Amino acid sequence: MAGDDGKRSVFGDQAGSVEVLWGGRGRPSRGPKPALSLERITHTAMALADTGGLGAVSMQRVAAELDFTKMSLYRYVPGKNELVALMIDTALGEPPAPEAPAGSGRDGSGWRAALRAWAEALAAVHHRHPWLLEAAVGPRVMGPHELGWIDGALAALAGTGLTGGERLDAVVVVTGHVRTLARVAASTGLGSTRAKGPEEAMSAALNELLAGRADRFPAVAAAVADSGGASRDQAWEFGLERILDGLEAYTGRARGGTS
Amino acid sequence: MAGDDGKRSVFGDQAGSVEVLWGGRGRPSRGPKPALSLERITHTAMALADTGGLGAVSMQRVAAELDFTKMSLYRYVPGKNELVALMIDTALGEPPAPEAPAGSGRDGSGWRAALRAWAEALAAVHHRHPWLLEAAVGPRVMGPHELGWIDGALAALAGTGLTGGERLDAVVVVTGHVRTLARVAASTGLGSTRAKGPEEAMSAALNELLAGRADRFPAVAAAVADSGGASRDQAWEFGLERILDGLEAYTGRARGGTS
DNA sequence: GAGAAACTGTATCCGGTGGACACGGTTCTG
DNA sequence: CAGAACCGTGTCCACCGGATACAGTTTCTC
Repeated sequence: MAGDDGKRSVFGDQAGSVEVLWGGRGRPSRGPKPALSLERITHTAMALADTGGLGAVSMQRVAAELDFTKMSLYRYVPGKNELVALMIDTALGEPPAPEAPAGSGRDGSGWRAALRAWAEALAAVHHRHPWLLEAAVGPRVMGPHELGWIDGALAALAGTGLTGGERLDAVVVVTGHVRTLARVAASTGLGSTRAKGPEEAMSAALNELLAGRADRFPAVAAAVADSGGASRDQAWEFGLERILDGLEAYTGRARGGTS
Repeated sequence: MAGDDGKRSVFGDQAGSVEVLWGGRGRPSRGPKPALSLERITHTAMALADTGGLGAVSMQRVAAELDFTKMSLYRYVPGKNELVALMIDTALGEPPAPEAPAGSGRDGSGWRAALRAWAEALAAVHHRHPWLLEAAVGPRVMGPHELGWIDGALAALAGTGLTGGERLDAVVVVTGHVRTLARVAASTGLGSTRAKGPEEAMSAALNELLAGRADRFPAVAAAVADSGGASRDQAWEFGLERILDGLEAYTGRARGGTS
């Protein structure tokens, strides 16, 4: 079914995305065989985005890369939004298999390692496809792969005593941290500092901004001075550890404080 | 070359943004008086973005709103990137005054309330200007107001035993959470569910996606079922509390473990 | 088999975007 | 008063996403 025939869906404008992401696309058997495929188009677009950012992805360029006309793509994809949605879900790929919880008996102590591994895998995906950040702004629908990732994170939290809503909220926080650090890493692509590490470049930018203005931003100046110059790539670890600490404290509190 | 005369800066392409954000714009005294101003242009663009999103901001529309030609704007702003940078910094506005730390003696227990108030103020700004999310993707430079906000958050953390780098990292985490929740709130603008609360709409979308597919995503299905339907607007509070808990645990650990 | 129906890829056209450039009018400085 | 500096504008361009109409190909039905 084409989706919105009669049954009004929650997804108003995004019906095309739902169709293309979740719909089983059965090829009709009347006309000539299609010379392209959703997969080819999506992968070509992803390759363009990987090298030149999401701005390098236009219907014209994707079509040119495939030696086709721009309009021919619209036989496969309803519009650019839908193509981007496909790119996102394809880039995410299959979620990592939940690691065998070695020491996760009944106490559920394995969730922390599992969630950390999950977050690192997601961060790796974002590192491989930096355009995921720009692509995933604004209203959009989740694809099967994305929902699979969410499922993986929630499964890791199954052993904890958290309620369903709390598990969802926890996943939101961790996902947010992954995206935040991806954003920090992407924000350091400034001019000449392109090749350095993310946090080093950021501190360089801060230093240049603070030059002669340290009195206006004393706390920033103090923090930068105290950080000893290059604070390596610590933000990812620090933030993730703090979040996991907070979750662990909460689970322990909920478990032990029920009396 | 305009701008980088000799002294190469860390900000390669973004020299125009640095100039327009930080440069004291002294008006030359040779030609006729300018009929427009940076402020007028920026505020007009912000009004457009507030009502129609960042996509509604184009040079033509801004100029039309001011009854001017598109190209006249380029006398004030080097390009659209710079205009957006101005919009961001103007939208942020003056950072909130650090609240008087009532009970913050030497132990530095007031930082938690201060940081929480700071985060809520930042979230309020994002709520007022949802386009801040889309606007702040990709490489960009911080404006004075933005740096002021960072300074405020770092000042709140001054009492803790955290090192400078750790303070910076903590601010990154909290800022990321603010942005994450703003993103969740913005992602719920889907079709017919526009008027409902953010988390409610998201669970509606999840339910529609899970229809008949609960076996493929068991953990998601379980969490949604357990969340009792409408889990209100809990993600913000839950995540923020977990992050603050994690920070508090860390400071306590660092303070108590120094002996 | 013949024709109709469905499908594919393409050519053309449109409104909109950010921006380069040259130009005439205005204003201040020497 | 002359020239330089500056302002606003008109014109032009490449590119963007997308609608529409059309010719060629395949397959189903009579």
